[in-house]
Amino acid sequence: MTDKSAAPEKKDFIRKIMDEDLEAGRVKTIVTRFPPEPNGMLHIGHSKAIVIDFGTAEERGGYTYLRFDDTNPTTEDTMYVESIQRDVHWLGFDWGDRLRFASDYFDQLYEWAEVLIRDGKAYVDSLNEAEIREHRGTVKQAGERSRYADRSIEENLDLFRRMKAGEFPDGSHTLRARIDMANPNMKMRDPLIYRIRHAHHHRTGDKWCIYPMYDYAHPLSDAIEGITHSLCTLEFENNREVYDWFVENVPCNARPRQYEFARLNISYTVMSKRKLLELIEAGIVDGWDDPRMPTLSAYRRRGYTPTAIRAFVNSIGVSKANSIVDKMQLENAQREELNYTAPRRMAVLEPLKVVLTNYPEGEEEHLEAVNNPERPEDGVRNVPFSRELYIEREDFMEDPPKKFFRLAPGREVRLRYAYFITCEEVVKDANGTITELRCTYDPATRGGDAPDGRKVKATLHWVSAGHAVEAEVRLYDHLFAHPNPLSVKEGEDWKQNLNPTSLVTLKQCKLEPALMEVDQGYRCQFERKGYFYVDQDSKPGALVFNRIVTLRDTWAKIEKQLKHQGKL
RNA sequence: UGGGGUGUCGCCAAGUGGUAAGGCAGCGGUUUUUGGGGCCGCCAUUCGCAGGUUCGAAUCCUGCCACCCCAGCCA
Repeated sequence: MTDKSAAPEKKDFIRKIMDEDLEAGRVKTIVTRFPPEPNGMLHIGHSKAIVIDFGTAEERGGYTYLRFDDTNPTTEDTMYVESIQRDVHWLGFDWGDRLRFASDYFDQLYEWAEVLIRDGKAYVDSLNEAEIREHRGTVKQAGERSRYADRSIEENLDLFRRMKAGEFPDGSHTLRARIDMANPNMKMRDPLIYRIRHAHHHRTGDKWCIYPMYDYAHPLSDAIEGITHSLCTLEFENNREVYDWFVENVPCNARPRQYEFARLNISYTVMSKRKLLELIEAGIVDGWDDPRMPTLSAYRRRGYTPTAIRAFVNSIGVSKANSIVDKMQLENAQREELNYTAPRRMAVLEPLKVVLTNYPEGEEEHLEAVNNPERPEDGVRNVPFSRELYIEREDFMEDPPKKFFRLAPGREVRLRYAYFITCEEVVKDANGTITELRCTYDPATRGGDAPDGRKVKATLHWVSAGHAVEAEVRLYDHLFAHPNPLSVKEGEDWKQNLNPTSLVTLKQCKLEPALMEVDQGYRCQFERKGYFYVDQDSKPGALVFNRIVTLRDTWAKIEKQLKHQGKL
């Protein structure tokens, strides 16, 4: 199999820039970084950044830093630095000994801030938060420099050192770059470099009470690490000018460049930490790893594979246009892999009993079933067969429409790897609910072929009643009913438009006995139903399976059409 | 009456003056003991719109339109 999770052969604009820089000798090794802030869980949107950051460098023999952007002690937590590392590893990337924290550079960053002051390029401002906002002007109006901007270098240095020494309360002073309060780019209007925060930092403890801002810390951390290509998302385009200003005005000897690409959005879900948190707090999902969430921990729990996620990311390309990728594209990547790797098993999710009236009572036999038709080398297994079986309820219709060619009264179908059976009688209870089908089987069709060349139009999966293993099966679907949950009318809550069947839990499903002893983490295809994964809640004797993704289902499409036309 | 970006098939996305790649979805057919999968075929005379330059424009020029981002002591 060709590795679909490998780099795309068509180069995107970032890969082109890297190769040009290499060829022109502007850089000799590609060095990138993935810079998460440790204040939340990673979601599939991040996997695009991760795959691009690590992938582009790796392909070119370069390397990547995993750098936590921990410049804001009030929102960050070590618990996230662990979960983020686990997720990046799970996706299949390794940073070797290049784990870093922006806080590792606090001393250097501080030194360079003093250099900026000495060069007259930074000053201590003592405006309060509201005043700073007012002085910044608006998007269409120039700002105005602070009345504190003209302090002497000595005074600035003294004030800054006392800020560092903890002499002032939070918010009383800031260090700002002296750039241009009238710049049409708001980010260039004397951006803040340091703010006072008497807060405990998860790594530096109480050493600091001033913390650098992103616009200052990020470019210079890149410079310190020798990052050549600093890749980020579109909303930072305006920050690039500040990025360059700091790199050029501080005595670092590196020249990293920032490039921006569009972040990943997927239909039928939302992709921001804040909104995901809202879903949890509203009780709409069970937590960060609820399999309906787009977090990496949720995909992992649901049963998605890291290789499929990487293949998906590589399939969508890299560009600068905002977009929402069809979730089918992700599902396709997962099916493509599992079709090749997942063993096939039979499982009846919504059982309907079938009694073979001409099959001897008390008898059983074992029939050979292929493990994976895509890979004959995976061999075969034996599946027990007997007089009483279960088939899928939806595989029988008493009064079938033209296009339904599964089991119906008087109709003959094949039981996969077993026999042809014909439905002779429908048994119902007092409410008219079908409780049992009485059928006959043709002993000559053992294995599933008729010696007389007779054909059937359908093959059903089944499980022998006496041998069935019971399990709980959780069928997952997208959480939202609308492809773009956020496109709601004014005043409407985006959390309203939910898919009522995003989770359907089925108990007492009937599985073939080969599934009896599977462990957590086991993945297989339930024939004709989809790909499934043994959930972490699963225990021997109380198995729990998650549906990762369905199989493509032509009948479901026809059924939907028929219902739409009122013919069903 | 600011600045920075983006607009190519239903959804992604190549293309950078020589006459619209590819993937996903969809639709036919074929094969098939999964209505799965495989295989074959169809699916943009047209590139946000309007002009212009050119033998020739998605690509160059001009004007317009739409959408996204920027006024955190967040990142």
